[in-house]
Amino acid sequence: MGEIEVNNFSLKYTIESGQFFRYYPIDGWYYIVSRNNVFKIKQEDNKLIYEGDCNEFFIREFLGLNDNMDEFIKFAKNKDLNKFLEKYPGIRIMKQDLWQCLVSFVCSSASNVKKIQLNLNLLSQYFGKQIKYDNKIFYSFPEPRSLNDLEKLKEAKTGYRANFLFNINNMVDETFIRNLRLVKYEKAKEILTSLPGVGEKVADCVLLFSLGHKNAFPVDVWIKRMMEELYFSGEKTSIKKIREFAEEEFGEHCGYVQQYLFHYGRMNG
DNA sequence: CTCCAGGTGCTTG
DNA sequence: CAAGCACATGGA
Repeated sequence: MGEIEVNNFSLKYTIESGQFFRYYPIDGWYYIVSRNNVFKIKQEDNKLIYEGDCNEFFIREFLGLNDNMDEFIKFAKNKDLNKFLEKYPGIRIMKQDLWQCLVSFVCSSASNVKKIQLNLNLLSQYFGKQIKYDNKIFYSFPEPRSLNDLEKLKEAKTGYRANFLFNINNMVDETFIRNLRLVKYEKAKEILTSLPGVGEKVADCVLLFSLGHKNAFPVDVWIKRMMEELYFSGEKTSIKKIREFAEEEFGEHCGYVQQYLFHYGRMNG
């Protein structure tokens, strides 16, 4: 059991803002599965309470607690984006396990949060290890190279994404992942999009939610709508134009702007 | 039963 | 480039 004092932070909005999928709300806690680690965490006012296979250092990085929000809040006010921060305050960009993040967002294409969670739960049951914690059964996230059975991938209801996952599984290992951490944004994006089933959007999600590139700006249908509404007087605008605009307008704050707009759009859409 | 969902890849103008 | 379409499958 440990405690961490936090400010400008909401565990609920961070966990539930669609960047991470393997969480289970039980008895007032969020049970979290990150690769082989299972732990539980809850927030009471400005206090985070955690227990299980984790430590303070990990939690701080995982939940983005080390990010300095003052600068972003100032930036957002300047750009007249207050309303999105005030509606769901305390969202942070998480820093997730890369492999788990990659597989998650490959599953996300033409899908929805609930189904993504179904896919990940089944994949973990079929390819992961059973972990008992608090008298409950969880399944670790499958290791790279372990998604090696196409039929089982299909049984996990991944549909047409099964082939993508099968091929990615053959292309990605720990060395591949280590290298990804060493290179800059552009190069990492180039490497990621060379994987089957990984386009610019999925790549940007991994770059943002796992590799910490806060200048990434994943453009999905929600962000597209929000951006068209806010900056293109409601006119249909190509994803390419939206991304270019965001890069120019938000720069290093792209990732945070995206996450606040996304959550707002999804909750009020 | 039909339509759509945190897209991607492939094919055509 | 931009537009159109197929791709599996659960849920509304």
